[in-house]
Amino acid sequence: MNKVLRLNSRDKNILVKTPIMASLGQASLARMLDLAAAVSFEARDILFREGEHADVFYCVLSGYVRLYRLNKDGREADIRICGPGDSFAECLLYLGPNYRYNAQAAEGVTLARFDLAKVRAAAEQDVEISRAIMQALATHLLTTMDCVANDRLQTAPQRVAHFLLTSCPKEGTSASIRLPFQKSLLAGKLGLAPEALSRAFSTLRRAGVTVRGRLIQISDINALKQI
Amino acid sequence: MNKVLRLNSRDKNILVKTPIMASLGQASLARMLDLAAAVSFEARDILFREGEHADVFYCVLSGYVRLYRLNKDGREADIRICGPGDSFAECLLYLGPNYRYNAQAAEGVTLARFDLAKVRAAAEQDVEISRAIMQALATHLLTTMDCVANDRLQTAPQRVAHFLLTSCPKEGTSASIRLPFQKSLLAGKLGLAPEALSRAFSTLRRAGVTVRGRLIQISDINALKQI
DNA sequence: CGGGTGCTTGATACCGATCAACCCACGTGG
DNA sequence: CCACGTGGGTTGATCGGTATCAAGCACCCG
Repeated sequence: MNKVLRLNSRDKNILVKTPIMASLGQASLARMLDLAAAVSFEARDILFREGEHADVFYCVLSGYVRLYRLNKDGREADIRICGPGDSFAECLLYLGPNYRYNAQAAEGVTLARFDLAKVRAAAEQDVEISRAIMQALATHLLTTMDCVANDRLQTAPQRVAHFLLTSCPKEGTSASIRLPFQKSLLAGKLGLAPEALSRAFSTLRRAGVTVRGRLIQISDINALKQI
Repeated sequence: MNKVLRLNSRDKNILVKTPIMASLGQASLARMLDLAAAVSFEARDILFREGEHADVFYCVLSGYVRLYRLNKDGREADIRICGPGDSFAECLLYLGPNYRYNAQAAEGVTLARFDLAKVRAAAEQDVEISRAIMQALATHLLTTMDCVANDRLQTAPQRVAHFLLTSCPKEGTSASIRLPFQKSLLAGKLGLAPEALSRAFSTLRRAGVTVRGRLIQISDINALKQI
C-alpha cells in the first residue's frame, strides 16, 4: 500500500486521454479529475481481494494490473490484464458491496483512484459521466465475451496469433512488436500456463514469428491470419 | 422471423419484473413499455448474426436464446444462454453499429424488442433508465467474468456441480431440480461438448446426483460443494 | 412398426497442465 | 574478476481432461 496524492500534471494528461474520460466535456471532466487521487503500488502488491468491501475503483495510469480469481486449492486464473488507460471495478458502481476478484500489481504501477460513492453521486447528476461509464462497461463486457469465445474456440497458437494480430498495425506484410509486459503475464491473459505460451511461440516459428526476449518479429502477417 | 405486435398484458407482466425494468418508476416504466414490441421465433431461428447491422436489442419473455460465436471452420461456441428476464445486445446502445455474436432461438421464444436508437434517446433524458441499463451491463459483465474464471479453473464435473448449486435453494441438505432446457444447451452454456456433460453427470453420481431426463436429484448438497 | 431426436457409452486422439531440469542474463558480494 | 544466487524463460516427459468419432440406446410421435 502506498502514497496517496493529488494527481500531478503528467498523471492528469494520461488520465484525460483514458476511455472513461476522453468523451467528457470541460465541466464533467473537471468534476471527475477533482475526485481522482493518485496511488502507486510496488510489483506484486495486492490492491484488493475478492470478498473485501469495495469503496474505490481504479484507472491505470502506468504499469499493469492483474485481475484474477482463486479456486479452493489455491490455483489462480487471470480474468483480465489492465494496462494504461484501463479502468477496473467500475462495475461495482451499481452492484454489490464487495470486490468480486483479486487485483495485483504485475509490476510497479500508478493508478487513479476514485471513490465509488462519490462517482455514483456525480453520475447521478451528470449524464455525460454516466454515459462514459456505460460505454466503458459495454466495452469491457464485449471484450470479456470475446475472451470466453476465444477460450472456447481457439488453441494456444491461435490465441497467440490473435493477440499478435491485434497488437500490430493493420497494414503491411511484416511487423515487429515489443511486448509491453512479461511473457508470464501474457500467458495468464491468454489463459495459458507459461510453458504453453513458450511452446505456442515455437510452433508459430514456422509461420514466420521470431521471438527474442520481448521483441517479436512477424515476417508474414497474412500467414498468421491463417493459423 | 415473425409476428411483431404490441405487448399483450401477460407479456407486460413478465417484462415489468425483468432486471432492466424492475427498478424503474411509474413514468420511466411507461416510457420503456411504450418502446417495446413483442416478437416470437421458432426453435432454431436465427435472430441475428455476427457482423450484421444492429438496430434492436431484446429481452427474453419466454424460452431460451443462445448467443454464440463461430470460428473460421464453422465450430460454434456458446457465449451466453439467455432465459426469461435476460436482456441481450443492450451493450450495443453505446457501441459499434454491428452485432458481435450470433443469436439463435434454442426453442420457441417470445421476446420484447427495443429499438436501440429510441432507447438511447430515452436513456439520455431519463436517468432512471440509464441507471437500469448500467446495472444490467454491470451484472452481465460480472457474470461473464465469472464464466471466464470458471472455464479456466474448473473441470467439467466442477462446472456442473457449480451450476446445480446455483440453481437449487440454499437451505436443506437435499434438493431436486428440473432443468429448464435441454442438456445439450446446458453443455454449451458450460463450455462442454454434450458427451462431456453426460460423463460429468455420471461422475457426479458418486456424489449423490441422480439424473433422469430433466429431473435431477441431489441427495447431499454439501458433498457437491466439495467437488 | 419405423424413423426421428436427444442422450449415453466406448475408443481414441489431441491438447495443454504439471513437474522437473536446464539455460541464460543479471546483480551481488567475496 | 569470479562464484553464486535469483528470476524469467525454455525444453522435455508424462499425465489428465475433454473433444471427437462412432455406435448404441430410450423415448416420442407419426
